[in-house]
Amino acid sequence: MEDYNDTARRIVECACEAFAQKGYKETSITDICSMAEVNRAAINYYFRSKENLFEKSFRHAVSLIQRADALNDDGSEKPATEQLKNYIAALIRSIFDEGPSGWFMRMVFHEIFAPTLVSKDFISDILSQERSRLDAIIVRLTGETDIHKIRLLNMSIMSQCLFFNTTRNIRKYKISQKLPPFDRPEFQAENFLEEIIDHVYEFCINGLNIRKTNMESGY
Amino acid sequence: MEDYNDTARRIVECACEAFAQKGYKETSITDICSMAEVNRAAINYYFRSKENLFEKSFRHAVSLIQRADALNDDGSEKPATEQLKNYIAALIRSIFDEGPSGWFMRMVFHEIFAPTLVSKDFISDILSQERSRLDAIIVRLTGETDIHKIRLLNMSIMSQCLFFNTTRNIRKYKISQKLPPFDRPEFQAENFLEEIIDHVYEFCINGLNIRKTNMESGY
DNA sequence: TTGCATTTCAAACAACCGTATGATATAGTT
DNA sequence: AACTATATCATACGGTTGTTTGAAATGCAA
Repeated sequence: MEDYNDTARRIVECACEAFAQKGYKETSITDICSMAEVNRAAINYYFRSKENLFEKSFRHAVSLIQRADALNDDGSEKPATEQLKNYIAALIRSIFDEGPSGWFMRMVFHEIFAPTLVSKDFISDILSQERSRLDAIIVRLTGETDIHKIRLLNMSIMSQCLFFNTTRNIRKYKISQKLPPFDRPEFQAENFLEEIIDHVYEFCINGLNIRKTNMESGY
Repeated sequence: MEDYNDTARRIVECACEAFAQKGYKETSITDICSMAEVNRAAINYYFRSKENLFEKSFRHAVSLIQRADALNDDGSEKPATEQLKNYIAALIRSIFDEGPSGWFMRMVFHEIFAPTLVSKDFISDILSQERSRLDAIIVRLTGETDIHKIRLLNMSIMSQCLFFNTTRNIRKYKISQKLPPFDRPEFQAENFLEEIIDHVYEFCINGLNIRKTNMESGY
């Protein structure tokens, strides 16, 4: 990104915004160029093709992720419960992040739901790395050894966080005023993210704990 | 559907399959027609437009849902725990249903993720009705009265079920061999659906129960 | 200023989209 | 057999897609 000139940089940033919002196929060169206020041919000049621009945008989006800090172990081993809370908080916040640092997350979901298979390996690595991080926390919390069960627990936690991505358009386009949980004034409040995070955390702790009890009692 | 001739019926069925798989925009008239082995003009002859065909297909998909039986109260008030188990089981099974009775579920998700806004009210009604059903079970289970909390709990349960739709393409295109929970032989087994259902049910019961305890202790 | 490399731009390309047309084939009735 | 309504078909339309081209504009060094 550093070796791009102003035009190329503007293209990549507009492309990120568009790809994050609409995905690869639904985003047209014309869209991006009118956003960036450049000629359509500029994309072929600076990037060879739309596909290549997509890959470059993807990599740019990765470089903007700010969650790494919150998720990385900082050496000091915090309690596992705190680690889980931090993990959930960071993941949910990144999903609600509509700015540049949220581009990557949204692009990944488009790739998962309508794969271009352009960055298959790329995404695969990121996701499995993400999963391992949560796996480690689960193991610390439950002492579970069966990798099969660990992954089921992982899925239960992850799914609750990622759900807010699935329902983004329901909020955005107001598809239904009746759907949970964004049709009440409480969720317009400033601390609605904290409320959500607290709830998911509690629900997961409970879900994990009794499993642990079951395990101890020979389940 | 009954008043359609063979050609029109074939078109609708192929359209359902395609729309369920790729969504509205990504599905082309040409795709559908080559599938149904009819001329492209046939769609304009039997249905006025692609949009109209989409709506007709949507309604056809609704008529094929088989989950209604499993989800509907059959008069006899079963234990709330059993109701929850049945609800989770029916929802997850319908998501894994790749046949005609799963068309609707998959079309709905495409609409949610990339709304055409064609059937906005239609979907809205279906979804909110679906939510109410789970809400009722939650209330029976927890005695919770705060509708705000009920919807958070609803979300935690629903998200775990719907997650399997989000990850469909990861399984399908094998985007990652490393992602949970389908990279191990256990999940290729015949009873893997039962395993998943049992797990989600247990996780949810635990998540709900302790909330209940908290409430009783004045939380 | 002259000369050259870089950057921008309008215009056009072939391929695809959803749609429309009018001729042809088919089926059923008189 | 002749007529008519229905159904199917190849073909073409206007619009949009990603991409390409070649000329115009710009920046910069000599």
